[in-house]
Amino acid sequence: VMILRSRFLDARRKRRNFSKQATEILNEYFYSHLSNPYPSEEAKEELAKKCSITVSQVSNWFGNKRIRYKKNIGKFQEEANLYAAKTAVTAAHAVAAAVQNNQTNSP
Amino acid sequence: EDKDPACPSEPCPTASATQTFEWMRVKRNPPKTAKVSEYGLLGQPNAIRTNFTTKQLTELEKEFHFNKYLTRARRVEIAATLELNETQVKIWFQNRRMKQKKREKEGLAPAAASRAAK
DNA sequence: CGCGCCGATCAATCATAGCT
DNA sequence: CAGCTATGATTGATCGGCGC
Repeated sequence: VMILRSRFLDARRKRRNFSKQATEILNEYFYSHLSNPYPSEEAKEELAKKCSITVSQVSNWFGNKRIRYKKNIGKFQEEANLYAAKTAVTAAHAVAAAVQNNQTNSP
Repeated sequence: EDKDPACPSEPCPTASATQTFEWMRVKRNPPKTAKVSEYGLLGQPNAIRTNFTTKQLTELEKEFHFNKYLTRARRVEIAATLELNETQVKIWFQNRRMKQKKREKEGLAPAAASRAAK
């Protein structure tokens, strides 16, 4: 079995890292919603706009982030604490409330 | 039965350590793309991601441009020709359609964006 | 009740960016 | 410049929900 990896050098695979601010915004969302880091389509669009990237890229970022985070939670502990302190939000409860379409508590 | 399984009475072993939420525990079942018959022992099927050959992809791509959707007969025919399961062919078409849709969407967004920017 | 499809996601991998 | 890690993208396959 020869390396049929003839991926013909996917030209589209020319990657560029996102800006520092973009990563900052994405991480803030991720860690402030750590109990359920699954942004809705609307949330993704908003994040995409704020980060100046596409919705697909936002999806890719969260997909990669979730997998890599749970693969090695310890490696992200430091980062988690950093953003957790930076963002004191009731996001976790907001998410649970959203699923319930019912508000039982307010900040 | 629609509330989080953990919140109240939690020992919290390591102080502020972030807890392990359910999504971090999610595990996908391994692919069942197997042809167990090849192993005598129900051993490990193809519990891995199949790597399609360039030939198979070329053929699938050609068929896709002919028809975005497959008929049962066509699927059987293609699966046999490319030595793939009918399921793999079916899945390939579904993923291909989603990819197509994604590309169309990404292709129109920029146009609307440039228009709005103007 | 099962099957195909959709939309989202997973999980492994590719290839490059970037730091040491 | 080599070597290793971080990270964005790709993709075969799974999961839950729908419609038939």
